[in-house]
Amino acid sequence: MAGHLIRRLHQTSTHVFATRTRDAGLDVTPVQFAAMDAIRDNPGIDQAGIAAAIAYDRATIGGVIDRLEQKGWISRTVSPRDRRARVVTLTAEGAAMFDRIRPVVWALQAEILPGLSDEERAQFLELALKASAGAPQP
Amino acid sequence: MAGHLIRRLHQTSTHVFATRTRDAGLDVTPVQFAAMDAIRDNPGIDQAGIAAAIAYDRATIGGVIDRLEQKGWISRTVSPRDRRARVVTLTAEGAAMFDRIRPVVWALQAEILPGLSDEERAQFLELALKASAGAPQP
DNA sequence: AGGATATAATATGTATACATATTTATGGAT
DNA sequence: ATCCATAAATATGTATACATATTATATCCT
Repeated sequence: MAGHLIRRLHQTSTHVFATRTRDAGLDVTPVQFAAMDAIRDNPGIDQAGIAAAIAYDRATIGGVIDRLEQKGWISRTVSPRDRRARVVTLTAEGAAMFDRIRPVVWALQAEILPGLSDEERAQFLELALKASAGAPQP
Repeated sequence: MAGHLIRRLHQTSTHVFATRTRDAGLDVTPVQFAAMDAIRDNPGIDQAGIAAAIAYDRATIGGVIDRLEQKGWISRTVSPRDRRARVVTLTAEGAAMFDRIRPVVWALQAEILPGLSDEERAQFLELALKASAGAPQP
């Protein structure tokens, strides 16, 4: 069953992420990392932009940004272009934290697909990319 | 990034499941379906057994079983072998509902991996199975 | 200008998902 | 027989995840 297998992979993925980041003394979740990555790569991005960039709904991103703000890693300001929107930027502390987190996340990638050879992993990722590219936006 | 791709696939998977089951007039989640499947296939199973069968932690399964019980699809009885354990069985209504849900879930499998040919999908599932087989239990 | 429409956040409610602690009960060791 | 480590549920708290509704603002149309 495709759905069940994918859920298992997702479970392994989040578990590896949680374990490795915790072991490194970091307190961050996969979504928080993805959001910080999007914020870093897109100066002036707002919450809706982050949601679109990492394929989340805005309601969930609101909570994620709340928690990142509580940790002091990002700051929110009203957009000068659109007073409805909140421009999100990494604080200095957030940027430094991201630089600490990134290599850890990079290193754990191979562990996410255990039991696959390098070649199989590359093949899997290619197929996964193709499949997710064909997916409709929720 | 493997984790991100897998999350996207999982997102598509749950979205397709939710859409197709709702369109069929059914009110069930992927986990609820997986739990019912495990209950049906394993007479006398308890909550811990269900959790092990579908790779969930017991705390989450407790909530899932609560909701299935509220819908009248399963019933819980204290195990005669072990008074700590709750034996879970499908009610007649639950069994009938499972028979309604199963073909819908079966039919949506192909939609979970859009953009892949039949051959690619088979290849993907083979790699996913191999990867999840090598995964540690959380 | 004023109204209809659309959009960004936020609020609310439901359902996972899991770590940790607690309660109750089991089974082995003394 | 009693102590003890273990195990099954349950309780609690945090963090997604998303549908739907609400509020504030923007934009389009006339």
